Amino acid sequence: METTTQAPITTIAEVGRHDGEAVTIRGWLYNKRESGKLIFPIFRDGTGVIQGVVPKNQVTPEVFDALKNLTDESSVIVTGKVRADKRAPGGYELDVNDVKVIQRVPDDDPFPIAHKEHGVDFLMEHRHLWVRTPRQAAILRIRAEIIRAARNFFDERGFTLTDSPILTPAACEGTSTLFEVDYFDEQAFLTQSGQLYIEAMAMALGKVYSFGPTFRAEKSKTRRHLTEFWMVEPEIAYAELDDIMQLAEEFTSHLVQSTLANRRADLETIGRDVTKLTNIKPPFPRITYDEAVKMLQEGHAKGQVEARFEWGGDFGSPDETYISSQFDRPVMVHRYPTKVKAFYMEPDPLRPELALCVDVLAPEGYGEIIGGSQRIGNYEALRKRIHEHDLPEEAFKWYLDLRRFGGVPHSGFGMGIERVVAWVCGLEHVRETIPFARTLTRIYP
RNA sequence: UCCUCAGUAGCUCAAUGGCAGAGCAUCCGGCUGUUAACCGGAGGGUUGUAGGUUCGAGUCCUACCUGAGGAGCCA
Repeated sequence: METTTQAPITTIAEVGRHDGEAVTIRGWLYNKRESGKLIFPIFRDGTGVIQGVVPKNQVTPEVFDALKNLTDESSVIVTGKVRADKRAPGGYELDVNDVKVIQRVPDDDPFPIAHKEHGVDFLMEHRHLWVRTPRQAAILRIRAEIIRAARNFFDERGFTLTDSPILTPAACEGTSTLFEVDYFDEQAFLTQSGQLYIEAMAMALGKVYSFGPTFRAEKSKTRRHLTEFWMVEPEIAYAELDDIMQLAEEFTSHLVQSTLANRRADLETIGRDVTKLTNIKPPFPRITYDEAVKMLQEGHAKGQVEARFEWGGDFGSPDETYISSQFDRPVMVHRYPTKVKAFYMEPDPLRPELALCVDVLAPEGYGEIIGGSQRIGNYEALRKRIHEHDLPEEAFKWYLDLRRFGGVPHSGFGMGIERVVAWVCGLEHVRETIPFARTLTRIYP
């Protein structure tokens, strides 16, 4: 019989390489089933779960009793022989021959997350423990894959990573949606977007992107909102609207296809219908704002949209849901009215009342995942727009400089990572897509 | 800020205005192939808070607190 020191340490994800061999796994007791003189402890180690088999007459009394009395989530180092078994969900079982209990969870204060349903409040209150469950672990691995794929996508296309600052100076626009911080007796804010800063980087390095957290103090309480979320924002000098629309669809497709290729088992763990993801490939449907408005009005006439939408407004989430429900892949809506969009967006030369901008709406009601535009390249035009929006020109002096010293057409977009993860995973709420969600009502743990 | 819903055992939920209960978890016992194992038993309660109505309130009324979903908001 092998001893603990001789059996090589491995992970549950890799036990398939050790079929028939003794291995050591370092992890936790996930769950346990008993049948008299036979114990089935289920171990997890962060890479997966594996069921152990422990017949009383095959192990020492010490090992048998230790496992019989083991409590959920106690930490253990376990040694045993890997054996392929068709009855095992993961394909392999572990014939345990030794176990070392590192820390036993006490009987009178057991692990609070049971193997059954819980309410949202309870789970969020125990988020630090909830992440140990297979479903949450799978979601977090998919998040990591999407971030990895995003960085790969830009790195391989000659983009330079130029992260934007998180602390920003005096508010340029309304402060109601910004988190204020004291900066050595000066007023500062947590960033709401890195966009203005990466525009400066694009003028220096050509093709750039930033990836980092952004903060919004909005009183939003919906399945699509967090107060702290992560955005990836590419910005390209000399790019026009059509260039970033093509980039956006290639990018979105790359994230989905990478997840399908590399994290399929995790998608299955969370029960995602992957057939809804396989066709997420370019070209994505492209419609103008005008066409989207027409679509909403026809939907209203058919009784599928509650309120009649009038040209000129921005879409609410029920509107976005209806538009996206008409397609089997993300839809790109472009050229919104200038009035409802940001001051820095370039007007369409053919129709100046429209902005050269695009929103990418995810299918299945997940709403806007990308917002982008061509930026105003001309100094006087931008200065005029700043005044039209009653913004303090002084605060934008550096931003205007980008148009004084070699101003060029340039474009970019921002993608909210959590909404993409929620969509790819098919989740009810974005709070499960980030390790520790920050919402209107929660900052613990 | 507004609308709707919900707060009962550690968790998920029952309980017509009339003795506060079940399942899971925990503990004890049984079971050599269990898959949210199963079977038997035990412990576990200031019914969110404060008032009010009533012979009697988990249940009805008022206010507040907390949470959930949605709206608005989200350059």
